Amino acid sequence: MKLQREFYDRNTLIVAKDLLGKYLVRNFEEIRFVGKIVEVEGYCGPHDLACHASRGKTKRCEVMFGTPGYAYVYITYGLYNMLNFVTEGMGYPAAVLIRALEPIERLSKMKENRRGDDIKNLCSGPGKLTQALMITREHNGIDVTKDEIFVEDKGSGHFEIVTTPRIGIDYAKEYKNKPWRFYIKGSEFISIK
DNA sequence: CAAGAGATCATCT
DNA sequence: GATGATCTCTTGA
Repeated sequence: MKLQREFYDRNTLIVAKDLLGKYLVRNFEEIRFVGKIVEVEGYCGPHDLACHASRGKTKRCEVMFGTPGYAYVYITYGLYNMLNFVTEGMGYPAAVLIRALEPIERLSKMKENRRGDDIKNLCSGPGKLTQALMITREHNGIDVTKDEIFVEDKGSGHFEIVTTPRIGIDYAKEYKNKPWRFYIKGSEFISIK
């Protein structure tokens, strides 16, 4: 069952936790990639100094200000694509960063896209999973309730959630310690423990 | 295995 | 002109 707009149109941290255990589907021509979401982070509105929108509405981050259920994809460090899903109401800039996936379908093609073929290293980081699934900033602003990229609820099994501060945002002052990163306890496929 | 540095450029000041 | 919501490779033990 594909997640609909209402799923994303809620508090960012709730959406973030709810995305754990769901299945990210990426269709590219005749290829269908599937990965289980095992790690996410929430970026929560204009006051969150780690959120791009905290510096106002710019061309890069304007998608975050729009309708929930759209993809916000941008490039960091000049070379890595980062995949986010826009959350909360129209006009409120917030999103969930997808940080890691457990590869489920089309591992062969993911390995071609990445270097090395250790399955634990295919999608275990935000820059890695976009490379494996061929997601680029061309996808910025696409509707993730459509067919190219979407999330499916296959009835996730039971798991525990681990909560930690977010990664790589030392500049965010008092926001750098907010416990807004979530991952599935015991997963072998997360970026760091 | 851990730590450190380099890659590399769009975006914002 | 500076700075990253990162990754990979190299080094050294």
